[in-house]
Amino acid sequence: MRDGRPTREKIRQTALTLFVERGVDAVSLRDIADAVGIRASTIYVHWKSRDALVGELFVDGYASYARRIAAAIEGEAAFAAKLEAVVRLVCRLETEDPVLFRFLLLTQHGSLSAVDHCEGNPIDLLARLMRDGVATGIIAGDPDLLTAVVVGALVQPATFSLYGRIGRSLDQMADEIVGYCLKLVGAARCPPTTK
Amino acid sequence: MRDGRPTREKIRQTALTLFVERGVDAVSLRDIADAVGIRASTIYVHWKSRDALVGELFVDGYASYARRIAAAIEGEAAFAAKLEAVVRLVCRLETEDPVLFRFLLLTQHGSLSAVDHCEGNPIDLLARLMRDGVATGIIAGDPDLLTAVVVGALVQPATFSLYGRIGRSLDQMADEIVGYCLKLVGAARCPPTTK
DNA sequence: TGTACATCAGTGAACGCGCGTTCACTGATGTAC
DNA sequence: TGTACATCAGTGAACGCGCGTTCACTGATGTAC
Repeated sequence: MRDGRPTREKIRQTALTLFVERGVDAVSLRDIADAVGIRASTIYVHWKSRDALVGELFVDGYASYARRIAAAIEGEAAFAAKLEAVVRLVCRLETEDPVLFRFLLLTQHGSLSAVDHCEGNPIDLLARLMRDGVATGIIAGDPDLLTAVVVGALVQPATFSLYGRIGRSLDQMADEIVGYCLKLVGAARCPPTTK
Repeated sequence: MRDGRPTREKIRQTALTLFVERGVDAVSLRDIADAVGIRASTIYVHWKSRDALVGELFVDGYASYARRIAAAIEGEAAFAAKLEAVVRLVCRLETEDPVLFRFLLLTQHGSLSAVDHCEGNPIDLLARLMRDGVATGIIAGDPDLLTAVVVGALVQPATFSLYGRIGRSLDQMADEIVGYCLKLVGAARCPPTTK
């Protein structure tokens, strides 16, 4: 039999690209198939449905991000170092695979399938870090709100960069964003690279 | 002739509600018509197309927010007071009309019609405030990045609240969010309501 | 090494469905005389 | 006050289209003998 894995991978990559370019809802299976150079029915050889394809792309990407974020948190001892490691990792992720990063950024809302609150969700990891920080007295405030403002200080620059409102990539702003996030939680370390 | 304005207004309000509940792409004209208690073709008496309806809802809401934000900025003299006024206003807007607020929150990406970069865009107003602040030396940093992190500190808590990740409304978190935004720009005033 | 067979990735035509949109119409209401 | 007319909000049936999906098929490839 022929090896379907290269085709499968090409479908995944092409779908991701088109989803990011035009939005998930605006891309049909025929659009994907045309771009890959196959027939739409071939997609059903590899996935049960359109939703299954979209879901797999989202879950795979989200889970791999969660794994790496968990590793970043575990790799540091101090609270501020953990937070900084997460922020720097996320900034790196955008440069590493912009298509996947943007897909996850744009798909975050709307796909509320069984997936949404799975364990190993990047946001949950950050929320737990904040809860621990508050519980041990290193930072103060509502941990959920702290999580929100830190995520916002990370995601909104990414969105601005995506839509051209900011000319730099996330990675190029990493130092400043780390500074803002540490300012927000009120942990030690002054805002860097301002002069 | 009959007065079509009540029907027109009911279509607007119902469409907004359904868009927020299920997402703009997942709501058909028949869904809206059924919920209003009219036929789908009646919608064409009031709008040229589905896109025209969605566009009008977005532009009207966005423009009215921009007008009120502009007024909030003009109503204060000092930079920190201007920023605080904007943040408090946005927190109030969510409570005032949650459906409209959420529609604008969720629709912000994706509708890249001619509307996107119209004058009197709320984000542009905030960006101008930041640019002025940096230009006059009251705050320091990249004004576009500052805009992004402040918007993030406002929008992400709203999103978390919308999806139930935070139990409070934006308005109930206003004091804290004001504190975080002022922290971010490094302007005077200590974080409030922490004890 | 050569042949027969099983597997299954990929095809191509077709399906039913719900979508946005059109259009000739109906009939309630405001206006003119 | 009563009648004739014009307006236009709302109807209902129909349209073509592109969508996700199905399924009997083809034919390249790996395996067994």
